Amino acid sequence: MSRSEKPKSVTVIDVAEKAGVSKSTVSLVLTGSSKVSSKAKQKVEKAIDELGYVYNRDAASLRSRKSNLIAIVINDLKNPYAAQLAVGLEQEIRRMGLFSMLVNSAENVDTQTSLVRNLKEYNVAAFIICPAPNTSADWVNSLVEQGFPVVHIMREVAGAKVATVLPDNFTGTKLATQHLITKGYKKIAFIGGNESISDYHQRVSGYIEAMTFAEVPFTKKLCVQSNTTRNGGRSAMKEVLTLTSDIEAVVCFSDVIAYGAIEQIRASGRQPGKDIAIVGFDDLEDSRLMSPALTTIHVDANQIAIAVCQILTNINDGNRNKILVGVDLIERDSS
Amino acid sequence: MSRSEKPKSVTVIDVAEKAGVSKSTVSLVLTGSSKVSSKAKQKVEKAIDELGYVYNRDAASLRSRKSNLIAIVINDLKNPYAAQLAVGLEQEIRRMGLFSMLVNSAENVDTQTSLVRNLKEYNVAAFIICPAPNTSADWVNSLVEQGFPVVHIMREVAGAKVATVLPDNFTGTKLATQHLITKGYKKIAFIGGNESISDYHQRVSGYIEAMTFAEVPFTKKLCVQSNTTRNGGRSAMKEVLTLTSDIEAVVCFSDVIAYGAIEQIRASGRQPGKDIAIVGFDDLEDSRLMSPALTTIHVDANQIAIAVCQILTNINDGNRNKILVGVDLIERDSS
DNA sequence: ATATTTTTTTGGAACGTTCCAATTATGTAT
DNA sequence: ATACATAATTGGAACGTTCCAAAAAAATAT
Repeated sequence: MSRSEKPKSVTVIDVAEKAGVSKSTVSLVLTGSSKVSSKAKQKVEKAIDELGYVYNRDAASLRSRKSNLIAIVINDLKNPYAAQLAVGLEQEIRRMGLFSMLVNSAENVDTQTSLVRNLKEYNVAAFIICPAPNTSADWVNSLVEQGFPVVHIMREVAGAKVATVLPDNFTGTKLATQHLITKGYKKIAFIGGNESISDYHQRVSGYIEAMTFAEVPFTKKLCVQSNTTRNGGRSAMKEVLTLTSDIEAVVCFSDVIAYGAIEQIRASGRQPGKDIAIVGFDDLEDSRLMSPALTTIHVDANQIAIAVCQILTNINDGNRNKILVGVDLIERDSS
Repeated sequence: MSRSEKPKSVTVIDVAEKAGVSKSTVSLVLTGSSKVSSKAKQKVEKAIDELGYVYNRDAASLRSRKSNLIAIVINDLKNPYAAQLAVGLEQEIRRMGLFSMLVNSAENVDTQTSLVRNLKEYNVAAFIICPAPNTSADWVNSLVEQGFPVVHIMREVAGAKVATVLPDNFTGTKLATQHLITKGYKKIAFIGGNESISDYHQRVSGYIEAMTFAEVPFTKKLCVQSNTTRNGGRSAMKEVLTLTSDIEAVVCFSDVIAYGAIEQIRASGRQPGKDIAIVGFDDLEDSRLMSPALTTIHVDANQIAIAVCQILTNINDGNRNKILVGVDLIERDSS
């Protein structure tokens, strides 16, 4: 037997009886109505306390057709930045008096579909989704048409008619690349990430823009894709090192990629930060503390969370804005 | 306006009408009853499909007094091992046909209390909790008395009458320490973690046991506490290095601590794995790939998830077992 | 004191599902 | 064909809350 059942339960009627008022008054107190006398309110709250009454959201949600449950569908909880983002979102949502429900799609679009199908049954008020690769715009749009507000984060889905909050990826890698160019490096590679995620294109564009504008020669071979793990960073760096032995600096798709790259640079007998300069993207907590401390593009997860929640507050406007959260270059020892 | 509302909705009655059966039959199909003819079942499924019907779990849960929602209260999603564990739990729960709701207490007992208070209102079938420091046994026990099944993971709460699944911490650090002793090291420190978490005591005991049994002299000064972050590992290592300059090896409370320790060893001009041997605890994915690859105690997060779900299947037995999940020493380059 | 407005309280219906007991359809044995 | 058992279906009540319209109480104006 997989489903568990609960026995008796104290209801608003019990509370009403104990407090000497009607159930309607109890309901008014529970929903925080202003038009209930403070005397009645006190009596009700006392009764609630004494009876150990637990609000039944199933009943409330059924009757009122409202919900304060926000679904957060994250792409990969094992990714530190995604985890940080999830934590920020959860906090911010709770601060708004709402409650969040976090699930992990593990970058799998089928899992994502299944999760969302289930979540719809729970009458969630909105979906915050960091879309898995190959998420279809039609799927998202039909979700919206069904009346579910959707906000995308971190990644865009082309053609999806939803509000989207993401870091200013283009500016980020442009800053990173310009920084390296200013430092005098010429042979600069861009490593990690891959075309199946929208932010890859934006980040690689920032790199190309900076290289082109500064008239630093570069070839497409200097952009090496990989999956977004530490190990991906390692293998991408390895490829760069065999391809171009005189590489001077690397712009990394993310901090995690940078961690892997650093490992590989060390493994090749070179000194990260001295022989080869490195810039990351995200600014994970570890990046500040490692050695060499990682130069990186700071993306404030809380800023993203706040932007998402602002959209959430007036979601019924059919808001389809794209919000680019500002990024900063943090110079440290690795460059 | 923080709460969003949904407009119309297709109900079992609409489905019944379209399929030419009664709502009761539709309900039978929805709950997967065996006593409904395949003919009727087909008709209903067709109607559901055509109408885009969405099951309303609020109504179902209200009426049936059942739930298949499992709450996972994790201590710190930013901790990679906790995240891995959460992912494993979520997967395993879904495999059981249940659905999980993940929340993060951020190691804060008040947040934990508030989260659980809210979750109770959602009629969750059970709580899986990795208790925040200072979680009181009374609080947990009253939760159980209210009829909510609770399983603790990773950490024990003394006096709490709940089933608990945790790694065999004692054996883990004992194995780690013995390994180092076998390798010929004598001056071995234990770093990271602190007394506010139950597993600290178990892990430090394993270390002491091995040291004592092998008659390797040690003092309490060799156990340096810290918070459980990478930076905590760094500062603990720093303290060890200033305290005892001739340290030969360290057993770390966790892999994350080990990462910090390695940073600090490098910063002090020594070579991790050569000048000072290191053993971690958890076996994060990164540990295998870093350099030097980290020798560590492997704790299979999926094993923990499976054990938790086994308890969950017959939770009504009032199971209060403590399950110690087996651990393995993984020898790599750092020792 | 009475009439009027405003504030507070209230009982019954409704939300969409499952449960139950009863009914109808189907299958089997005589 | 009839009697009986079994399988499948069904309508109404119930879960615990909020909504609504109307009543009661309190405050204000005449």
